[in-house]
Amino acid sequence: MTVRVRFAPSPTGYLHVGGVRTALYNWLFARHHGGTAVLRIEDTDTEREAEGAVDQIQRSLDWLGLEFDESPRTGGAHGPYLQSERAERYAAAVARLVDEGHAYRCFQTAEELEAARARARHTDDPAAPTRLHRDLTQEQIARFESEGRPAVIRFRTPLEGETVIEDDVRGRIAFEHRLLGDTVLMRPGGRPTYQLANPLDDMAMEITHVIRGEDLLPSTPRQKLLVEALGGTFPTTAHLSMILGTDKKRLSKRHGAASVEEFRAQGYVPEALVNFLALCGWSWDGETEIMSLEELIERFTLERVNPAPAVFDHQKLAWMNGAYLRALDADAYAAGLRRHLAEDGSPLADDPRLPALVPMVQEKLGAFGEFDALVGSLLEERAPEPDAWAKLAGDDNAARVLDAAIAALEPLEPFDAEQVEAALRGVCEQLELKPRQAFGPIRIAIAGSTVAAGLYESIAFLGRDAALVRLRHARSAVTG
RNA sequence: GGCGCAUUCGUCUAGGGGCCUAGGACGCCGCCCUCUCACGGCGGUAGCACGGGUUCGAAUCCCGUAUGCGCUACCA
Repeated sequence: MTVRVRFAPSPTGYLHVGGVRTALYNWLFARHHGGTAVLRIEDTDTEREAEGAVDQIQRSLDWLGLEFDESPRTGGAHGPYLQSERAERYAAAVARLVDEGHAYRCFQTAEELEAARARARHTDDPAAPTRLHRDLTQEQIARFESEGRPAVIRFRTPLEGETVIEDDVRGRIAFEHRLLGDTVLMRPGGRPTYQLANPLDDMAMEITHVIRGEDLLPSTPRQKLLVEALGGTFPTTAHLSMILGTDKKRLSKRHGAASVEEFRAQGYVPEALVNFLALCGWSWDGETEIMSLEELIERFTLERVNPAPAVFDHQKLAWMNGAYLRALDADAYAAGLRRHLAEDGSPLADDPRLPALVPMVQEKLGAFGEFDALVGSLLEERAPEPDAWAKLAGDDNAARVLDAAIAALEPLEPFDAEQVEAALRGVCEQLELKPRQAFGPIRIAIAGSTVAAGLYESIAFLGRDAALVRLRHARSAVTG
């Protein structure tokens, strides 16, 4: 059997990390088995749909490097892949279900339903309100119709027995039919609900494995019943745990960055995000952490997916991103940095001196977004940090250190990092100061900050004239 | 309330009856390296939710409790 999986987000906004992990596991599973990955957009609830969300989801998946074989963009034999374009299929299925007695019209108003639910809530049959119109007489139907009451279509769930799900992540789970209730399949206007559209499309698209969030586990027996009523075979399921914030609540905007776009904007690389998310609920041997996409494909199995929820650890992601950045070769690093600065709208993006800075920053940055704060002041004139400047003014050695540094650097030839180092070490000896004492004022003068890239390299990068201008400017700010 | 899922260091996890004196990673702490910050190296801190069983033996199997989360929509 050829594996076919799908990632089926609803276009309600940016793709968040929970969705990415679901997409990733689906994709890895498909690639591991040489199967097909389908991207289907579940836009049956037009009211919740966000403008541009479909494009956004596609863009995010592209950036992550998760290419789906069939999607709204690529098309395919099982399309269309937008549920909003599949209306007639849902209508046909519903007509058949009603014909065969598997579904029926329910005329209850929202108020009636709500009142019934309130009454039934603490009884031993809390699902009873959903099946009140399950056996209407012709007379009752005629009366509701003459009143012009709108009807929804409900599925006729068996009253007895149970449905068993054999989940690849969680094992055997049984659900009592009596507690399921009669699911609404279609709204009055003919718009399908998720409970209809989702399993129907999985059937039509010949999906073999449904890998999705645990939040959908309770609706699984309903969908299985529906598929079987239609004569189909329900796919194997694998329900993934939720990704939580540090407060153990489902991850959301409140917890800080949670969407692909935010991580991208901060200068994270997709490989790191993918690697990290792969490890959020799955592991290879419990030891190996850094894995390429190829290795993940090779090693991923549902068997090793952890059923317990996972707290999203920003710090570990940040560490991993830094590890990925450090592993980049200089050209790739420069290219990635340039791309980040350009997307950020930074004027530094086009600076031809960027490659020269790479060796100075590569082991220091956890994300490209930190670049500007570290060395932006070397590329353009910046006001020094007030705290650093104050520290300079309060340093008793500042005046003589700066004087000596200026004297030592002025005649230096050639003006490279090696020579700068020799000169500055000479300054230390001459003044009988330790490097950590003497270099403080010089660093502030050069970088405008107490935290910066390497001092010798920074000075060499600036060149003699610019470096001297900065040192003299700092000298004028201190007395003595 | 009902139904369902889950429960190993602060966090992600390894572990599927004896190999566990519970391993790895992030974080944190200390030391080393060092021009700041990082990187790197070395060391340390810290965990099987609780209670019953089953067994010669349980982190591992069973039951219960507690806690957390999800669902209980004409959202998905």
